[in-house]
Amino acid sequence: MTDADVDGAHIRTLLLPFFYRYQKALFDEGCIYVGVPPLYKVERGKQAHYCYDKAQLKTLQSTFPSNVSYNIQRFKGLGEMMPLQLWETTMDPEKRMLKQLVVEDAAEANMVFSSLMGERKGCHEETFELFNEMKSLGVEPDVITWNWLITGYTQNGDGIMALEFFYRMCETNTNPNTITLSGALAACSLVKDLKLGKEIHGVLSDKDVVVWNSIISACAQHGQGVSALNFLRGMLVSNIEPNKVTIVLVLPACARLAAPQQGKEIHQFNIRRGFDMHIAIWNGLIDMYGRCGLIKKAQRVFYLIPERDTVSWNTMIACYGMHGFGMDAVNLFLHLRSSELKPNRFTFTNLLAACSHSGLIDEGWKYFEMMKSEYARGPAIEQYACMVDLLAWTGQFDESLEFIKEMPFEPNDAVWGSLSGACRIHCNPELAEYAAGYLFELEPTYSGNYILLANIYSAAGRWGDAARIRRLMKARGVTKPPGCSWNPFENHQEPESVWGLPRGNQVHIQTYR
DNA sequence: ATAGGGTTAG
Repeated sequence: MTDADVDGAHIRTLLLPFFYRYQKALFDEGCIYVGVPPLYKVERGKQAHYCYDKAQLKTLQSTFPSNVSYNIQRFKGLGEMMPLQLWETTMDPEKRMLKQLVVEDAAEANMVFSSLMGERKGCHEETFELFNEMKSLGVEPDVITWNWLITGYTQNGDGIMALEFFYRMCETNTNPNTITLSGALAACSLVKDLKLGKEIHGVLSDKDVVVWNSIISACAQHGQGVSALNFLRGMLVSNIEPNKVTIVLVLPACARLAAPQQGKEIHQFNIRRGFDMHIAIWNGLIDMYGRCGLIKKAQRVFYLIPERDTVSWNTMIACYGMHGFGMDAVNLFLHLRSSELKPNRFTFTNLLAACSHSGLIDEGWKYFEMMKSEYARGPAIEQYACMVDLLAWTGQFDESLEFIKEMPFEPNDAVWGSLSGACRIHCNPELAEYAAGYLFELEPTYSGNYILLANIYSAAGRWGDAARIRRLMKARGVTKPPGCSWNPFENHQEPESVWGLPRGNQVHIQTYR
């Protein structure tokens, strides 16, 4: 087939199998070249050959004298992006099936976007290139084009650029749809701009479940549990039915708010709606009950799960640790080890934290060593931070410092945070000062570090130093968020019953079977 | 034919 065989209308039908099967698109002067990517790269000295299938590789190998050494590299998945020039010169003209596609309208461009983004994440340049190509050709992007750009950049971790596209889209008077909104909300969450997110969320009147879920997810991720629950309410008020994902998203919000009342309602809603219990919901329930201090309930949920995954075990271990049941955490860990599931880094972090909170020094060391010998990756900085915590909280400050010095990692905020936190309990302002020096550098805007040091000074009677820290904080423009009681009923930001039932009139939670 | 949301760590 030659280029001449292919005209605009024809190509559209050809393209689809092409993009899915051959995964290669390159742009040049308004044209898109599509072809088969090579599967093998054979390097012989300075020469490189590309083969498109196994047979071709065999043929090539048979031409080499037997005493010559060469390297074969098999491209994974998409293969490597080759520069256009190389691609043109190495492609066998019979095999390369070069197609020229002039981007005539947005639909055609969208297909290419789909090919670029669908096959792999991180097609930054090519995506942007195509977008510019469209502009220079005078092709108007449509909603789908914008949505590709917004979601693509968000998935690449560039929320600012994604929002930039969102604004540009609004300027061109293209109407955003629900998909645009959820994409833009994900971008807001990424750049931690909840205010903007709430604004955007308010713009469109007909929102579907996913849009609501997106804003709930953004709130839950950034510690705005109350907002998350209020959005859940808003969703119900607008007659949008929450789904499994909604439940998965709001449970951690309840957990962090220590709002068992709301959590129970959600649990109950889940039972009433007959959602099948997805493992993430089960795990969310353990976490919620555990963080609310209802450890017995958490335990009951844990044992009710038909098929527990590693997250279930990790969450339960964390619950025990949080409430000082260190030995229960250890026993559960041993139980996990006798099952088929493998502990992961979260398991060890939770276990070591549990040992630390319960003062189980020997166990802590034992499992830290176990991680070194049995766990493929060995302890990471998180586990080292747990050990610093264990040492410092049991008052072994010299050993802590020694341990930090010997660590194969650069100490991070968690390490210094553990140390300075322990200094408060053991009233050691000198060491706290030392740790704070690093903390102020690592997290200069986090108020907690300043407050902690000031409190340690105050406790030691060093009022002048305490005042100095508060002044420093002010000078750096660090502000402390308003205090918030652990008891949700004390501060008036508690949302009302999420399902709109008056309090005291709620249906009792169904007993587990 | 093409676009969106999901659980565990101090």
